[in-house]
Amino acid sequence: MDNNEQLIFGDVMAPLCSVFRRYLRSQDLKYTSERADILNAIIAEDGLFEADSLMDRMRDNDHRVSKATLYRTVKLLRDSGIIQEVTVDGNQTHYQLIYGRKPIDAIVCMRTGKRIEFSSDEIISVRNKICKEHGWDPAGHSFLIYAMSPE
Amino acid sequence: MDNNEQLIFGDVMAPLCSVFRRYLRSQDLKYTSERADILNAIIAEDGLFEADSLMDRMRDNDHRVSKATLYRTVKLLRDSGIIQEVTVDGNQTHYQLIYGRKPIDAIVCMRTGKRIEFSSDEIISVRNKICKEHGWDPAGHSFLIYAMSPE
DNA sequence: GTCGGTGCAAATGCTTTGCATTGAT
DNA sequence: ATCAATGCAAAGCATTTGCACCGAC
Repeated sequence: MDNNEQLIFGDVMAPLCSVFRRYLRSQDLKYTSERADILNAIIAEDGLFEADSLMDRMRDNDHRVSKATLYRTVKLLRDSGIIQEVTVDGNQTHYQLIYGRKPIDAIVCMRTGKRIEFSSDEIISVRNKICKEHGWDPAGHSFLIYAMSPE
Repeated sequence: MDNNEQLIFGDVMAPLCSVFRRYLRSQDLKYTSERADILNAIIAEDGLFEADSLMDRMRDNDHRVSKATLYRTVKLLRDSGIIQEVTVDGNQTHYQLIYGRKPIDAIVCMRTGKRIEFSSDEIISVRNKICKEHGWDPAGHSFLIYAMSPE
């Protein structure tokens, strides 16, 4: 484990792990080593990830899990509000860590697929205002701008 | 064809059709009756649609096309900037007409899947501002808020 | 007449599921 | 001890592709 990973684990792992365990307990589900490994791997990815690249990374780090378990766990993490599914393209589902993080928004070129990522406080405040108007509790969002890049 | 459909066709069909034909010509592609039928059907859906429900509707109206043609045409319409793919859930891809329309944004409940749709001028102006900062030309967007409904 | 378009059926690839075994509480 | 979790392989399902025939330009 390198320094960077140490830092990440020290800062982020413990609280996220608690959130996840609390959620699992509330649903009468169990906290297993596979579920812990998957959450660790997601934190180590630090941003957007896809199911298959996450599984590759886990295999490389000798924390092999089955596709079945990975997909099942990703759903639990989604239901517990720790990660969210985001649209990136029409292919596989992409996920991102949202709990306690700024959402990653992006402009995507409709022709070339080029992406520029950003995070906007203005969008977050509009989001919170709209949720408040409806009495819902915001957990995260996905904001994707479709545009044409200048080339 | 009922009154409502008449109105839609008079208002929207002609300009969209021109945009599509111009795009096809620019790519040395052909304007066929299948492609025209698909564009008509999308306009008649008036909002969000999925590939299979669109195909069902077309079958019911005696404008049957193959899945292959439908998917191929949807891609052309996407590339021409007439429709866009939007995230609704992890299942099939959803599309919406964007050319000359306000985008449909939504709050989605992470637990129940319940949706509240809205359209926000504030989001559109933030979108345009961010694109301008990067020198890109905005065509549409997808804004989805993940939240918990009060129940 | 020339290419691109179409429908069909088969293929693809991400995701889910059934089932026997393993493991957390 | 119990009941959920896991891995595997098989199934599902939206989307894509190969190919022979058809049709717009």
